[in-house]
Amino acid sequence: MKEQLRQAILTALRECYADGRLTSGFVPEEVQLEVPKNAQHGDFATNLAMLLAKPERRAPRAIAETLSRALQDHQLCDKIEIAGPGFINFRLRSACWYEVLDRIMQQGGQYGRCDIGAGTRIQVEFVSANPTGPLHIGHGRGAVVGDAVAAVLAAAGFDVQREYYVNDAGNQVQTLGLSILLRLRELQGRAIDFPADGYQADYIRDLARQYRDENGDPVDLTEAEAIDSCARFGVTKILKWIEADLQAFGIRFDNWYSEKSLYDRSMVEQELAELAEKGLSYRRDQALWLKTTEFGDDKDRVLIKSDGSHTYFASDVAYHMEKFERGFDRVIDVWGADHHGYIPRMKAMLAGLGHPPEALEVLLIQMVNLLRDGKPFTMGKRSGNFITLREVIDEVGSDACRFYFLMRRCDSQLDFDLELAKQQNSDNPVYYVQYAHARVCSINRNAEKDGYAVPEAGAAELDRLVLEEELALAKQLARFPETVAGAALHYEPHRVIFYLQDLAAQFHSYYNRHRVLVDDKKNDRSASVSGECRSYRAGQRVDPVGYVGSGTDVKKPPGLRIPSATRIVVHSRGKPVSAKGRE
RNA sequence: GGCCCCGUAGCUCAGCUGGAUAGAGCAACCGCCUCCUAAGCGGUAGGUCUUGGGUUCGAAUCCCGACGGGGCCGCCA
Repeated sequence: MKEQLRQAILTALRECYADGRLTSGFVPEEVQLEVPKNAQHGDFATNLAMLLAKPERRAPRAIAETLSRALQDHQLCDKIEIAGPGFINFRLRSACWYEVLDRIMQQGGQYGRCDIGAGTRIQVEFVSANPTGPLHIGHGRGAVVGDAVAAVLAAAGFDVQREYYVNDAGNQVQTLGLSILLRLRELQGRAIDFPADGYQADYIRDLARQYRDENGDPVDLTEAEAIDSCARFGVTKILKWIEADLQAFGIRFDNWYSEKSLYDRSMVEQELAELAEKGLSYRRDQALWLKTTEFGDDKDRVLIKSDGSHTYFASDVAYHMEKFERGFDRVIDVWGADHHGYIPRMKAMLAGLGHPPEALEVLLIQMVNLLRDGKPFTMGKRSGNFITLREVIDEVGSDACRFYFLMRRCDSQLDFDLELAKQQNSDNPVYYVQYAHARVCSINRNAEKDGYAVPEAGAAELDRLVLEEELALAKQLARFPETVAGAALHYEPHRVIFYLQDLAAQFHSYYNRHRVLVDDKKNDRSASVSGECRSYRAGQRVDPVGYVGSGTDVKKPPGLRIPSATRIVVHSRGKPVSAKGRE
């Protein structure tokens, strides 16, 4: 709808230039159309005349006058007004909104999709938690945001892949292997000396027990082989947990990408060779450094440590280059905010290897403060004292949990109170939206029960929707596609959440004020628009003060005198719809 | 010391990449179930958009500087 109007304005603008009513020839990149906050300003407003003021060297209101005359007879518009410093306000015909409703009925679940992303391949990499322990609540936020960003991108027509990068090659995995091995020996009754940086949590003991049950004791193996065997076992098991937890959260990845496979395929070596060839790396203090400072980083970064082992950065370089080799036009990484210092070196690396830094978008997810009844929890994977994501999902529920994580922009910190999220009452915004849906379902259910046929798309008598609230609902529904598109282009899925809350609020309000299931013959809805004011004094009905407005817009007529201590109640269809208090 | 995020109603936060009288939920107060789900609705009250400059027709929004809160800054991951 918005697009149609935008095109109409552009056409009018060109016509004005063609016949000399306007002279500058200035055409803005995009005609800005916004929905005014105040409904009296119409359905859409544009600031075009104000933008033209300078190139045309005329007053904005005069330009607005010219433009609005050019648009006057357009079939979309019911009314065009010039207001304020030079806004042009448009009120669209009701038929426009019926068209939207028709489209929704025809498109069903496809409604809201668009093709602005068509032809662009995007990869969203998220979670990517180390496979050394269960996911915790902080991972949960990143998981939901990543999944939701991928979802809105897909809805906007982008070709999206969800990927989980498995860090199965670093020190932490060795530590995991050692921790399991030591617990295994403990099971055998041997004395162990558990290192401070080992994984202390109970699940390590569980893994040790499982290892023994499935593989027996690794007696024939050397120490290093045993650690390796335990590590592989642990990683496999833990990844299964993670996958199951994410599935309980409604998240599925298209691809699980192993860091180790980069080494197995010599990808890291190839990358290092390419960097050396381009003169981007050098040796110092027995370590290999990447010249990231040449591309905006504040210091050079180590690729190979002096002990000969690779840093994570080394494999990240290879990994990200490989993403582009796989043909993605854009790559989104969802990281915890504590990794923000990592961004400059990644962008520098991309620039050094000939990719535009904008091709990598990093979404930083701020911390989650986990609370219970307002009291904070502290978390630390190694201390063994943490709440897993699974526990939270089991306690709060997947939908409520996802909703909570999406309620805030991802770059602001989030307080997550378990008790609050669990409450199934009005304190909890999740149920507000669900309740609106429940009421719609209930109407449909009752309609069917009463023998009403649900109309097919295109066959509904939409012109029976004449109430202000009904048109307002249609207008809100019309905004869904642009909401989704905006959420996709800005990587801000929380916009959809706010949209849904607004939509639900409008529906609840409408639902409360007007019945949907009525007998059309007995109850002429178009006649019910008018309101009536009744006045009461000391509890007694006194003379009606008269008709003073329509729909929700009921005003005291000018000049009308209302005696003191009079109670004004607005009625619609004989039912009280609002109480004005005492005058 | 350098860097990132935040600062909007008593609390938690929106504010659509500069627009008209700054919004919502919770908490408070007053009302609404003979009627499609009261998990709801209507109303009242609540604001120096932290602060000081700048940019322009116009700033909560953009720029610079303070102040306050949180976080990061290793040949850790």
